[in-house]
Amino acid sequence: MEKLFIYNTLSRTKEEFKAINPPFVGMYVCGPTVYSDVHLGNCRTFMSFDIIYRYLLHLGYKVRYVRNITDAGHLEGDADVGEDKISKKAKLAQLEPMEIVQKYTVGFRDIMALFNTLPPSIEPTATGHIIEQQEIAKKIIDNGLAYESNGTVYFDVEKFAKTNNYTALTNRKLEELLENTRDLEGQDDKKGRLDFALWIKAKPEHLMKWPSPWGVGFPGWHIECSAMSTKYLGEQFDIHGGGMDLQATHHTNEIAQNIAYCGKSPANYWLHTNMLTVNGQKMSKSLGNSFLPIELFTGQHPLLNKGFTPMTVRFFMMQTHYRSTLDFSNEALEASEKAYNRLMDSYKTLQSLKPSGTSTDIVSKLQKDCYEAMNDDFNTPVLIAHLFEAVRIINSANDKKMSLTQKDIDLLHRIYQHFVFDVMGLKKDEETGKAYKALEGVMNLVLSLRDKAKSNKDFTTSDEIRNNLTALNIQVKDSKEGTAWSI
RNA sequence: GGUCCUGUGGCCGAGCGGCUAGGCAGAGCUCUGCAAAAGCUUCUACAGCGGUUCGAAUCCGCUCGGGACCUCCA
Repeated sequence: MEKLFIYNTLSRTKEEFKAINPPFVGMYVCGPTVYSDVHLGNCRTFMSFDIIYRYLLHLGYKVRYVRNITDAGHLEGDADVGEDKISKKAKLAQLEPMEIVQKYTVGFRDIMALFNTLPPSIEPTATGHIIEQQEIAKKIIDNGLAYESNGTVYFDVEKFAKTNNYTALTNRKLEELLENTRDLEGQDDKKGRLDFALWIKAKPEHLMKWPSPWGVGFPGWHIECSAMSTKYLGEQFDIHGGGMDLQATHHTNEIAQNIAYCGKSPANYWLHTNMLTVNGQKMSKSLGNSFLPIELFTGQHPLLNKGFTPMTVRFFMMQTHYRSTLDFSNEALEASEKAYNRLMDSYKTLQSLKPSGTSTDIVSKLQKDCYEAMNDDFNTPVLIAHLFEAVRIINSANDKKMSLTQKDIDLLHRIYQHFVFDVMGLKKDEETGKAYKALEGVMNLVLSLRDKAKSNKDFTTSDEIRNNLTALNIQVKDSKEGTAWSI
């Protein structure tokens, strides 16, 4: 197996990937907080990790992929004093909090399925692991790194930092963090300005609360990931991922909790995906520039010229490396749509390719290039560049400008299967279902009538048919082998 | 304000010391009843100014843009 290199936020370099216990790989990714519809930025992160998951599977690893659903403990507004996001939404909608959770969890899964992302091996919820979270909090108190204050349990960051590197993920100086932290209202119970809550005392009106050794309350946000990753992947596992916006606070605190709990930093490789931007600004709910995936599919959004299929969007995202920001625009999406269609049309052409001539090593070189791209920190843009080399080869062979042996053709099939379908998770958008079968039959009928007109040199009729089809967004393509069409 | 990242051709985006990805758009040619598709060719860029080096888009410094985090977000 070729060496796989992964950019590790901990070292800020690309490192060779070595699993703790091969062929098994444990991967934890911070999932969504299910208090509203997922937006496209969320989807980008999960699609990036889907590629990583798929590629590890393709390489033969047995991956346990854990991605949590945050259904409690994630607060609104300033740290540790705001209202629980889900509770708030439940009150506004006059629903049970778990109705909110259910609605948006199902919606999230539906959207991710449309994007053809594989479901994780385990999708645990915070509310399903209250006991585990309490146990971790207790142990951290026992270890002297957390304290209870008026029903809330805080992590003692400054004490922890005396013997541990609290800022390993961000490379910041603790003193600077201390200087720059704002004074917040209602946090008088804290000893240190950087301390964060493991367990939070519930106000009487709070909807989601549980008994605990410190009174009725609910878990802090960061501790759920410590609890669930430890439970399902062990105290130390291979990969931990999430969006870059989680790096400084959520992941930093998560590492601190794990070390305070069991003396071990949880993951060897920390991966962070970059943000999706719109007109150069981060796509975020609070800025009001976020699209819902469904708006993107239908084109029903003021910033969108038209709709795009889920696979076009997926391909569009794969054209940018996961650690770069991806700026959203109609023009870029339209370009991706054409490119994606070309890639898929070429696959169709491949099905009818006839072998001839002698073999060259050009196809096996191409396969090697594809692996090299993916082994270099999952570089999908470079992979796609190589795949367009395959497109060129297939089309040249189809035009009889190049010859391919059966072996070459088989290898091209495998390259498509492995990289386009298995690893990138692309698939044909349509060509399934009754409606498409019917359309196919109608098209064959229409085109045979047009062929008849053409062979009678009745170009008025043949052009009329073609022009009308073009108006319906159906493109007619004549060639020596016959007439093809595409939408 | 502090910390960090970033600035590539008309547009999107890789590359990150020498071998000048890729896609979209544009131009020309081949094919074709015409067109489309496809193929080939073409357009050859690295914010600015200095420095290091035989050699810099790639390293260093400064200047000017853009962004992220520090405060809920993937």
